[in-house]
Amino acid sequence: MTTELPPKYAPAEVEPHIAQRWADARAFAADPTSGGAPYCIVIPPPNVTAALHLGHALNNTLQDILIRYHRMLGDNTLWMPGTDHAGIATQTVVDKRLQSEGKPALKEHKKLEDSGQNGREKFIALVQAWKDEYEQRILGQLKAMGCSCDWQRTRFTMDDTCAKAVREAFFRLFKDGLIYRGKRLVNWDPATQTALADDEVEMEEIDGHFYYLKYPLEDGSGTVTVATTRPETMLGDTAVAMNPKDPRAPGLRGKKVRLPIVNRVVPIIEDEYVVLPNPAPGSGDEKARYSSGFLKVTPAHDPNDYELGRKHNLPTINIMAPDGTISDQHGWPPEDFKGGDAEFLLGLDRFEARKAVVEWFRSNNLLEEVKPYRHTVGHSYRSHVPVEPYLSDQWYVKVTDDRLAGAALRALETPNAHGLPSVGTHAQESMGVQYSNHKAGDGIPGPAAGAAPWEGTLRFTPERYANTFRGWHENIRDWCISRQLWWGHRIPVWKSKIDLLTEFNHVLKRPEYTDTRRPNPYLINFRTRKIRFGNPLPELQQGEVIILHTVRPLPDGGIEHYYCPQAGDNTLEQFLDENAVRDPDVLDTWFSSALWPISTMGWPNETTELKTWNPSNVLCTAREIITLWVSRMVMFNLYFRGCLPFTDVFIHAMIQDGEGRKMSKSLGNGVDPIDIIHTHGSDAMRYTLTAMTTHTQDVRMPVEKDAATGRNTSPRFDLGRNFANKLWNAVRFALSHLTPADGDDRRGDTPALTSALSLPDKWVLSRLAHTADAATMALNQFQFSVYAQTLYDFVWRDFCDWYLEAIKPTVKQSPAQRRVLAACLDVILRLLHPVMPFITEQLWEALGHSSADRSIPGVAIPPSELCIKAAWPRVEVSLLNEEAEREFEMVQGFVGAIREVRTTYKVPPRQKVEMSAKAPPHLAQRALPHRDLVESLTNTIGREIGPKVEKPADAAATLVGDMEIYLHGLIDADEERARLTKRIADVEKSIAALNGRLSNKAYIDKAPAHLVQQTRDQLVSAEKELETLNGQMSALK
RNA sequence: GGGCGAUUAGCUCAGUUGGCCAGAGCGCAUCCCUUACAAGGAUGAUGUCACAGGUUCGAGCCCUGUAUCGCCCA
Repeated sequence: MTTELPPKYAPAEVEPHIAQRWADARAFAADPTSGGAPYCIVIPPPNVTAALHLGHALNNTLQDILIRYHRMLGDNTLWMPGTDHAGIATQTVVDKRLQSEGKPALKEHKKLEDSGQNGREKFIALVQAWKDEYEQRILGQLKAMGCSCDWQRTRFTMDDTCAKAVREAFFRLFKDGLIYRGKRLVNWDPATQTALADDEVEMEEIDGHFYYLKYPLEDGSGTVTVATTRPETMLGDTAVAMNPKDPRAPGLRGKKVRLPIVNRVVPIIEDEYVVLPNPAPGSGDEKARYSSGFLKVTPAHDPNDYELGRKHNLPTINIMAPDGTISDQHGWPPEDFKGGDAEFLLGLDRFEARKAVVEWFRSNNLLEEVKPYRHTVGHSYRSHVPVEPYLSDQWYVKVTDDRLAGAALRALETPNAHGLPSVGTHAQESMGVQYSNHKAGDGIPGPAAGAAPWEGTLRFTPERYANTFRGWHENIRDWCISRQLWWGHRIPVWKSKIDLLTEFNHVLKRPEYTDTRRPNPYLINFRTRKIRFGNPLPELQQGEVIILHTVRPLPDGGIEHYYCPQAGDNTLEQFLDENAVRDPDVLDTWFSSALWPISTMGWPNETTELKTWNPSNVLCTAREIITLWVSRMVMFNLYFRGCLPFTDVFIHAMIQDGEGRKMSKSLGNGVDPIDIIHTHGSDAMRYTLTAMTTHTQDVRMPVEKDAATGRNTSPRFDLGRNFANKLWNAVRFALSHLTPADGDDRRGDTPALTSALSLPDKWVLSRLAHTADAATMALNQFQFSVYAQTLYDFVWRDFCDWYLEAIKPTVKQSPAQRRVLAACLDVILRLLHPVMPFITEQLWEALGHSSADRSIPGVAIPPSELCIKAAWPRVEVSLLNEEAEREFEMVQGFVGAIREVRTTYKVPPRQKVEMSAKAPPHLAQRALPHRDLVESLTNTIGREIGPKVEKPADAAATLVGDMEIYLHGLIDADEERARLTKRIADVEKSIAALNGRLSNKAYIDKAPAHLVQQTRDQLVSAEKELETLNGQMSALK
């Protein structure tokens, strides 16, 4: 049968066909009840904010490699897909889009909402539409990449299943006293008008100023000068602080200052916190250099001042509106600045107000100085405007509790507990035959006695990222989880100024709540529980539903009641909606992300999926996500299910452009994986990304515009494309030779190994055994580039360059060789499948037509209809053949030397050259059997070989070990002399170096004996070579 | 300020407990459209392993310091 493969691999034609085959075979579907060791990866759900870029391509390629590998190992494998709603990011993007299109945006919808016209619902619908569009696009990208997720299970962090988990998690944390409401200074984003978590704030250096403002003492006895970078906040000052050790302190003790502009009289307080001034330029402490010794204290607008304020019982005066403008409507009563002239500042943006305040001080001669000052300021990671410390009521998760952060720390393996590499360390285990022992996850030591089983079992690769994780939890602060957004999970708490508790049962019995279309379980079993944080609840009875109730005293002396119902009956929520006010805020996106490994599998129901795949095996992500996500998944999974979400975390590199910059839209240097798939093919992209994945932290990807399409691409992907094409052609060639010669029945080919096999066969099988083992080990240790490189070297260098070339003259006549060839191809396709799924599947199909069962002794490769379902190959240790490798390397040495001479003498490739060789008898005897091989690989005709062969006068000579090879009819004395001179210089240099080493007594005494011996051997052979070369040289004269 | 990483060929990067006269791919040079592959083959050139000290018989690798770049955390 003739091959139908075209001479160039055309991914665009192959990929859709293969994708369809996989879909038809339901090859990605996971069934928790099927056998095998569970293996699971949950996808880091991409944000629906935007399409995927190369970073995602890398992230998902690595996951797919692991998943496909484990599927081939026979594990019960699930890759759980889905997307993330990305609250603030998506809301912001949609808002901006609407604004740029001139359509009613967030602001307009807020007005609608305020006027009772469902602005919130309408806006959410617009975001939903965006989500639907991008979700499709993202899933399409993943599918084009060949990601073998179980698509039927695709989840979204805001779908019903995930929402149920969020409600239950919130309820339980609330019940257990791990969620509380607090008035705190939060990181406020005035642009998006929401609170941000600590790790959503990015520190950026900016050029600012230190302003020195003079505050008059109330008694008229002078002024004190405060230094500040944010003068506009002085409107909210409630004290001036100085260090008690300051020499000026005694004279000022007990005095007050009259605050300019607002005319407020505030005390001078003393606190060690205030930095004493030290204006010396050499002063190491930058703060001391800029300090005036007096600190304005603004508790409502600075975290440190807030703490000072609490300590000294100072009032807190908020002078800003949520949009960052100066306002008297948010806790700054107008009567406070009666008598001053602060009105002109009202409504000004904080930066306008800054200028205005400074100008006011200047014109009133109260501005002492302005110094330029470069400092870091927190910026919103979404809107990129400076974050404002802002006093507001927020919900917090008490992650500082030992049950959360403490547990996360205990989950981390301690490096001292076991310093051993995790897998495959034993030499005797390291050959492929024991491949199934090499799974990632093995080798994790058990917990210490008395500890929970998960303690010390969380592992990071590369290990250094465990420090990031540890450091984060050691310094963690409570997690602000409320966001003043619309797009997200609405916080399931209703509040009321009056106590509804006694009314619940009564009210619920009213007909409008009982007369529903279905029986209302609450009528019978409804109960409310007034809880105190942290008090355990009694066991629930069947059908019983609980509303948690907690109270909080208000500043005005009243009490606020909070009700948190267990999810989620409409009747109950309807009741609350009508009798209380639901918190308008939504939860931080990461709250739902934190539940992802369990919410996607149906938690809080104890599903078969959860029992099978939680904990999952590997989380694959980038380092910036460790605090935002990894930490929270670990805490929540431990808290809610008493086990880890995953046992391994693999942190891969970030992809930068050629200049080391992050890929971003604003720089226009981003690359869409789909563009790469168009220009190079999916497998080429995957292969290249994999080959780049070492344990380093960044990789650079020079970006170029594709001339034809104008899209961004990168020449780096040529690597993968070329490799795919090479593989394609290797199989194409092999297929044409696997067809038996006339009358040769392939079915009878059952080679008795070793005896029937030629040297190239034994050699290639030995190399194959090495390769299968090395590739397997690499995958087990997340050494992705090693995996890619190992296969590249074997396929291209060993298999194509040498084996295929070597067997060309013989394969048609040798059934045994054809079996070896077919087995090699089979194993290669299996080994490459995880990284290059499309092309291997296509070639698998082609190969399947010409030879079905390709097993040979030592190579266990049971037939499979599809490559994706084929078993991971087992190549036995017994195929390792050191002798064959030695012999073949000798042949390679001969071939290389002969080719070099041919090139040097510019012999046309097609010209056959006669050759003879002088060699000691044992070597001649060793070389003789491989004569045909050398001839065919060098286009030569061998004549005599033996100890007494003389160099013909017209022959060029070359030396390989103890063999002198003569290529007849090439002589050119000048060329030869030049060549010999150069070679002699090289050898003399190396003799000098070796002699130097050996004449060093310390080396002889201290270096390992075998190395010393090796050096001696090298010296002997170098000297022998020099002798020969000199002989050749003098023969020329 | 604290922590982590990087610095090796023109470019992008390997180099796993020190044994290396330092490797790969791309690029470069010469030759070859030889019936698998020109997205290919053969051959070749190319490095003060950032810098300065130190440990060692031996350092790209270990130690100390310096410089530059990047990231994370304050």
